[in-house]
Amino acid sequence: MNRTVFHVDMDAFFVSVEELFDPALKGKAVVVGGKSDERGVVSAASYEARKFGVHSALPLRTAYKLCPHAIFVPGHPERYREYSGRVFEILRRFSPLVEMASVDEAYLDMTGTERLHGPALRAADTLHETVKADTKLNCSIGIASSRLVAKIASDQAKPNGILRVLPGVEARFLAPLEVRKIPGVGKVMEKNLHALGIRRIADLAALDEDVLESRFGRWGLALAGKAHGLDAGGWFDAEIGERGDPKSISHEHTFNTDTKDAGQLEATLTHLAEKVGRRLREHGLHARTMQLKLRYSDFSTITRAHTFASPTQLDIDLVEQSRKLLHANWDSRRAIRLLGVQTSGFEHDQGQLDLMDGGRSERWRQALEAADRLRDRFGESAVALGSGMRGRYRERVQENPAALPGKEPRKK
DNA sequence: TCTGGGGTCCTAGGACCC
DNA sequence: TCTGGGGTCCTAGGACCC
Repeated sequence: MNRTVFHVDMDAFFVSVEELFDPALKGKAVVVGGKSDERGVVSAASYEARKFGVHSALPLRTAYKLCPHAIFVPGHPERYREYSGRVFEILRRFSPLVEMASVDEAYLDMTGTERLHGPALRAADTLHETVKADTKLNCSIGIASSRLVAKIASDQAKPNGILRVLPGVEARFLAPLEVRKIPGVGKVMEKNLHALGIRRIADLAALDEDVLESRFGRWGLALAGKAHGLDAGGWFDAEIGERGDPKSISHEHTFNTDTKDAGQLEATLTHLAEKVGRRLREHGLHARTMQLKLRYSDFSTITRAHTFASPTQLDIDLVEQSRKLLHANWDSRRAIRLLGVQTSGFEHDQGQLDLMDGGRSERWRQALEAADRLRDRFGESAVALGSGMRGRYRERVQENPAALPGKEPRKK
């Protein structure tokens, strides 16, 4: 039996949402991601800006050189999440099997929905019109028998189009496309394939499976499947809508200017650890492992992990261990560009285990949840552990001499 | 041109266990 | 004296995606 998979991809999502809030941006060159002289990269560019060679992942300063008249906006993640949620609700009306693959794209399993929504193309058209009517946003839709082909089809359909690849012609559809179009084939893999004289998916499909496997291992084998339009390998062959808990939760920060200031580093680490701890509690998860990420001025990056004797969701544990890892591994003669805190190896809340430490963990957990609620009401800086607080002010004063403690505006 | 932030998955070696 | 084979966990790094 053939599956019918839709891949719905929002067109220039961030830019389009920004236009809803500021119609003056319409039709202009818009770059979302930050100011034109900041460290950072482009999150999204309007079609107008793309004409000048601006695209996502491009350094902002480069984007400015290519397109100095573009309007640079910092971006509003809350707005994107909100609209993403709205789109999700619409998609749910078309199929119970919906999976948001990221904030601006989703897979739907539409197998067997003909009685309800009609043939695939008509269903897609209705879906497209409904999204437009309810959100004023454009999307593109790919329809195929696998996630892989549906995704590539939606890409080919852009902007604002619908493309269906009929069952049986997947390989013919893929054949003329560059290998880079295959999700998972990036710069490095593309180069490796080019070195073998493989430029198009047809070249890949013509190759012997064993050759690919001996050359690239399991990935090569998956690649051979993909060249034929199959959902081969890892994430892709999972059922749609069956994504469970996250596998990792992390936060990181790149400094405006690299720093050797231990106080600033510790304060940042505390802040990051608090954000991570908070999200662990929101998900009801405890982390077995935490990892510190450290990037020096020259962009060289190291990661150092610690595994806890028993999994934790407490800020203090994350703060303490991340500090130990920092001091054990940082070459303090070198300035740091980025710090990150990541957690993984999750276990679910299981209630009463923490009686073992005389209720210490339980009291901490309750205090932290109270703090989380205060942050919701009064903003991120309303509550902090002692040293995080002091350090935070220091950093703010350093980066903006006018900033004073206690002047943080209320959210909303 | 000087490279964000949040993720996923894979590899490869070593420890450790049976 | 010359040492297996498999499974699992841990760590570090890297490719890739949006």
